[in-house]
Amino acid sequence: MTTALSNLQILQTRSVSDLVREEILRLIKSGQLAAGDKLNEQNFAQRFKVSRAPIREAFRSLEADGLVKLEKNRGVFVREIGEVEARELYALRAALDETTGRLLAPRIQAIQLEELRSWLQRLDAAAERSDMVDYFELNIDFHDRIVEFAGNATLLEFYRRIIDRMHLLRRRYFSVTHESHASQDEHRAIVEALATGDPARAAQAMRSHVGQGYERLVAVTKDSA
Amino acid sequence: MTTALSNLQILQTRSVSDLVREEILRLIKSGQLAAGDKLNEQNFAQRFKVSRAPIREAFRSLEADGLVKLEKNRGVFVREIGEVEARELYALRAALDETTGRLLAPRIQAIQLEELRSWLQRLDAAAERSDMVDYFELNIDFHDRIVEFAGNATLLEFYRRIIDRMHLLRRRYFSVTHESHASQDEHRAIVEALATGDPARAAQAMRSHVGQGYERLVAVTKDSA
DNA sequence: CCGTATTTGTCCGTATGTATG
DNA sequence: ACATACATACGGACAAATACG
Repeated sequence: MTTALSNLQILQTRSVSDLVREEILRLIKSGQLAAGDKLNEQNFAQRFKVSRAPIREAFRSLEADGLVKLEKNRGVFVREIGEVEARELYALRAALDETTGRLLAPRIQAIQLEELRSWLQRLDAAAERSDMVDYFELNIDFHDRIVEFAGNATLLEFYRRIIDRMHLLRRRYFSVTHESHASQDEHRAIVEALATGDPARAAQAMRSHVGQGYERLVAVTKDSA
Repeated sequence: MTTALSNLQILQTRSVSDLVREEILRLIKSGQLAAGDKLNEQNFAQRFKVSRAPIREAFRSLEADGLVKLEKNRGVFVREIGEVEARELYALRAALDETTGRLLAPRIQAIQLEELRSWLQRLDAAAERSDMVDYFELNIDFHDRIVEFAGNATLLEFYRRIIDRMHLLRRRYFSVTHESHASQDEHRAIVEALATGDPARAAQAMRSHVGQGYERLVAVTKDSA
């Protein structure tokens, strides 16, 4: 009953285009659609049992998000991110994370600090059992929550755009087990810095973590190249 | 001949949806479409002599850009930006401009500094003849060029998104003549800071200018309220 | 290089939901 | 509150461009 009603509500507020858009986004985030893949209109239309119009509208939306590329009369492709753009994305995320730290440190609530510490524990647990897929997702949620706490909805929106785009960088999870230790040290440093309430220190901890993350990325991609 | 060819090229690479999207974007930037205005599908279809499908696709693209809002079964409206979001946008732009200054200062070329100084002169000229519309446009170009010089295409893309959205804040130009002097002082400080090559100083000059701009905005909106 | 098959781009019609008298 | 008018959401068809044999 509640489910039926909430579904109805969803159907009332979310158009088919929106649902298609969200589903494709999910496919990209989960890696089922990888960079370079072609997205066939008829394919998706049949798959979702809808006409091509909403599919095309979803494509346009995803194009504006920078997740797919529309080539006129050729088709839609999941965007490929090269080394240059990867570096650019990290620089951008560093800027936003730095700002997040500066905004959040002076206003973070005790209950929010508690929650972040609980995320740290969950991340530790995932790292301990070497569940890198889980660690990956928890890591994203941890950072997303921090940006949420900063209390700037527009900042959060742009931050998420960047993260979404970074999914196209999908690095392989294997052989990064030991990295989670370094990553977790940085995570703890972030939470501690936030706890002090010092904007500069929190900003620095946030920026530094992004920088280290980039170093880890290039290390891995060099390995695989 | 060259024109005809390049037009043909444009028609080959740009779809009708793209052209519609760009035209609506222009209307928003020029203020002919203001925050809250409704965008009627048939209206635009007849106006551009096309069917409604490309119009709808353009709407979806603009929605992802955060310039219009789609309300299911109700229509498309130019987004309205309240005080809260205005503050958020400025905070975000400050973060990006700060990063721009930091990136650009160590790598700016002599010829680029020359160009920026020529922009300063043009801005002075517009201010002198109290042509605030011109000053407004030149100001946007000046800043856009700086971000371009920073050499991070993704940063530029996101910066432009923010600027586009800020057009919805369209403040009135009158009674801001005296402000252009303060604004120009800050512009000169930015160029000088960039010329020193000191990242921290350039970052500070850029951030400060955005902050001052925000102060000027709230001063005006308070006046008109 | 050409013809065919597939895919995209656009247009139009219809059903559904919304606003208004 | 009801009925009418209108706008939107979606489906389906046709034309044009591209890809492939």
